[in-house]
Amino acid sequence: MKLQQLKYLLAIVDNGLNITAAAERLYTSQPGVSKQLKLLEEELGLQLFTRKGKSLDGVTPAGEQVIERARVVMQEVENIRSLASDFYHEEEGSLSIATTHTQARYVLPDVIREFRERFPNVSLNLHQGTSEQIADMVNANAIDFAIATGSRDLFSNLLLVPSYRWDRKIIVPRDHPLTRLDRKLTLADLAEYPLVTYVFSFGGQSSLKRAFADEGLEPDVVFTARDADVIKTYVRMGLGVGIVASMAEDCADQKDLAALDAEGLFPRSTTWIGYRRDILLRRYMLDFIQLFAPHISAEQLEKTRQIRNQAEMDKLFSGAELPVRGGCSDDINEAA
Amino acid sequence: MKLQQLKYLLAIVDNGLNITAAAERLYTSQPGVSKQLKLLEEELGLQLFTRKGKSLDGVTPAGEQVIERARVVMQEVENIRSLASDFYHEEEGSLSIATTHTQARYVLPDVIREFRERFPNVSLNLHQGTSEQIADMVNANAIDFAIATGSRDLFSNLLLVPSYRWDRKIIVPRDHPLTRLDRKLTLADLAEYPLVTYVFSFGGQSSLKRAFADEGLEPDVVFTARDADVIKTYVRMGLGVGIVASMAEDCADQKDLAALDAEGLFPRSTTWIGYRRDILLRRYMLDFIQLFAPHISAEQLEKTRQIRNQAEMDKLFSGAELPVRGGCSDDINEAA
DNA sequence: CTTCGCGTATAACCATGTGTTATATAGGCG
DNA sequence: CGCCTATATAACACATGGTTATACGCGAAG
Repeated sequence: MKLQQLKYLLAIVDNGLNITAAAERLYTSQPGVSKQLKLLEEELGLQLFTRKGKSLDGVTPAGEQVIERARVVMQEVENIRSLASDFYHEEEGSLSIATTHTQARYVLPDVIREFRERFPNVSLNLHQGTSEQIADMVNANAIDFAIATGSRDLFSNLLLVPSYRWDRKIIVPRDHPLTRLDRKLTLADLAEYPLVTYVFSFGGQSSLKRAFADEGLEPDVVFTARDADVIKTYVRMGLGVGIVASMAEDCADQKDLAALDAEGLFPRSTTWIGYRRDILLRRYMLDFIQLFAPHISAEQLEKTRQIRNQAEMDKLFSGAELPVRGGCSDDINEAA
Repeated sequence: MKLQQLKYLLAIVDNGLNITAAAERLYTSQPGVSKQLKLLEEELGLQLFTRKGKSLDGVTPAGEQVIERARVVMQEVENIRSLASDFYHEEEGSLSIATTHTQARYVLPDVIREFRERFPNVSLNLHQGTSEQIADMVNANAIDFAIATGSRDLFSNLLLVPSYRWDRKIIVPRDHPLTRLDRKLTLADLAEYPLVTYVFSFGGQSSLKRAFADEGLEPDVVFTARDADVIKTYVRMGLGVGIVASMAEDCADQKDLAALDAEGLFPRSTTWIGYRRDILLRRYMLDFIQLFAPHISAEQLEKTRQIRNQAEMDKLFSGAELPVRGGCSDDINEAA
């Protein structure tokens, strides 16, 4: 058995059981791949694939098992290479991150600016997508880090590091009646106006809708968008009252919009950063995590490296109170 | 990177950093091993070992990490081979078991007889030793199954399948005064006589001594042995009253010895069968477990295969009441 | 049924790599 | 300083993996 053979095997599987396609992807010839697959099957003494004529048609039960373990092998080999680079070229490598709009637009810019300063030779890849798309990228092992909010079950195969918590903010035009309210805002107040908010996707189905329902209110959601920028645009147009993540409050908005505190009206959300449990965290990856979640102590960070399941992770951070991230006024930059 | 190189690396480590010895163990030449190690170090771009002149002197921190992961790789490769055999030669292979005297002498014979009948082509290796020796063999990856009682902490890196529970039996000469007792035996009764029992090793320090102490009694232990046969010998000689595991009661003993029930006098012990969490359980291994612990259902057995940590294991068997194994009268064979 | 196209297996050949033997070399030790 | 042990180096033999060219099997289309 050779690592090459396992690599070829996985390439075949990942290319729809098409040996020719796998060979192309591997920058080698089709007969070479065919030959190695044959040798592997001969050595193991079993068929890994079912055939239809000469073409591969499916994976045998035995094949499933072998493939599963071959992935572990290749991952560990990758980890060996990775840690070797980490010892020799501590500041070089690549980091792929998949995240949602809110993170990419409002939270990550500062983190990434600092990260790039500290690690100019780490090539960064940032992918924006929905929770589902992020989950897909994770499962395809195409990214190193996923950053998202809620929906833990969608990412059950990741180790999640809780990073910060946040509330909602209510965005209205500066002259809106709600800005003249002389008491704390209530859900009932909001229910009086047409609302503009996120597509109900993350955090289970609409924790927002649930919050209204719990008080016997029926919100009038006139528009839903994927991101806060779109929401603000429609709020500016007077279409309704915007409900966005507190991080999305931008100081530059203050000239025509007002952001009202909605703390307590809706359940607090937790944003986490996650990674596959079988990858090796390189030095700069740990540093990225700490930049993203600065409340994590050096010891916690070091321990994180050894953790292999979510229960341990939760235990590690169970004591710590997560920071609550706001928007413009209590911006993390100003606090620092 | 080649599997061969990782194999050589581990062989070097496992042969005290002696390349020549590693080469001999691998049935190959010393220059070949040297060369591959060099190639591996060059590819990874780091020193895996510290050198004193030309000889290897120690492992670098980077080396430690690489070695650790190389072991995972080789184990998974072994598992692939193993499952391939399992599909093709379901009834062939080898099974190494390490266990204590009591198991080897009184419990395993029946199990092994049946196992050999069912799998005549599986070569069996049985090693007897103390808990510590068994733990060593486990850690050296020299055995497949460990069977022992208590001392879970000594085997924390194994997955333990609880198998059965047992009480103690009191062994006395047939004409001993205790045989004429017309009530249930008490610890106070035992404390009246000199005692012969096991070396206090397993199950924490002397659950036996503790049981007496809890009732304010001081037992007079005149002799301790490693196994029940020795104990019986001294009981026959009239040296004292024997306390042994209930499994050690042998019907053949009845002509000159009497076995008195000690249920309730001492805490019940649990015997388990354990294996490293990273090995692949072959079909015949599962069957062995079931022969040893027949109360395990087929579904439980199948689930066992997927389990990777002790918490899951304990959960799987939390509902089931373990059988209590006796000696001669309620022998498992007669019950069956 | 025939033909075409796609994909895989086989064959012959070549380049690279791995292991072998022989030998040089470095350190430890008395 | 010389012997012993262990590793590195060199030169060579041969096994292995990859390449190109080509044959073959199946399904789709006519």
